Amino acid sequence: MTGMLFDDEGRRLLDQLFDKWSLLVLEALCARPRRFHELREHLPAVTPKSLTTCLRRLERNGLVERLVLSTDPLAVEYRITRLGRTLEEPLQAMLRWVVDHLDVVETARSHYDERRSPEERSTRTS
Amino acid sequence: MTGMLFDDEGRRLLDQLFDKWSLLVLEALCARPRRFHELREHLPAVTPKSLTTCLRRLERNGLVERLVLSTDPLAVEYRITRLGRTLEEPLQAMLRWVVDHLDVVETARSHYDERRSPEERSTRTS
DNA sequence: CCGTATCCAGAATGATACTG
DNA sequence: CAGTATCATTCTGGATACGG
Repeated sequence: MTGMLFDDEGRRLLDQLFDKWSLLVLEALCARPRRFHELREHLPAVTPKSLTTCLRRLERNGLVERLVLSTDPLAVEYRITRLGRTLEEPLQAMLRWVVDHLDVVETARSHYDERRSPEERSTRTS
Repeated sequence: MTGMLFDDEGRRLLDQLFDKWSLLVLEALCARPRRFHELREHLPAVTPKSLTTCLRRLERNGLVERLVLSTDPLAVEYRITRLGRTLEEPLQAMLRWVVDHLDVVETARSHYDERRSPEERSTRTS
């Protein structure tokens, strides 16, 4: 079924959707339209540069649209498109899975690390 | 809802799940257990190093298990765990979305690129 | 067959400062 | 407010060769 994901187009879209911020940005915009600085506050660790890159990419892929409101001072609003909205459910399901299984995964990691180094109490987290 | 995804644990799990190969490896293992070289054939562009890294990570996170079959020559089998299986549905939904919307996204990209450079026929694909 | 070791190029990201 | 520019750094991932 996923043969298409191995050619260049498929790989690129997959990589771009699942880059460091896209999923979280999309989720934030699914809830409601947001301004640039609102997104920055919502995603504490993102730098303006990374956020711009991410938003441009989502815009280019047709998942997000950028609206310049000609107010003073300048305001810009990002909102999910209809195409982006079709991704909402799968996206939410994946994020929910991650949140719901964080502790189980953490337990699995501990077991794995202990088995690999039974004597030393390593503090590796990578 | 996704507040947990902004701390270190959540971010790391998110990044590791959505690294370059994890999703495709997981999908392959959902279908059936596979040997190392089977995975390499299934994912044409992956190098042994990248595949190893990916598999170790999935194993550490408890999503995949590694079984050494003491045959001769040595055989190793990777299979999805019960925890990994709980991710199957959300995962399939996301991959299906990508496959189903590749063409729409491609169209969106063309429009975006044309609007940004109306005169020159740029061939950018990144 | 199943990886690991080493080296390295390029991408992704961050820090910081600055502009319309 | 909403970014861009620049520089430094980190990190991923590929190429290649070798080891258990």
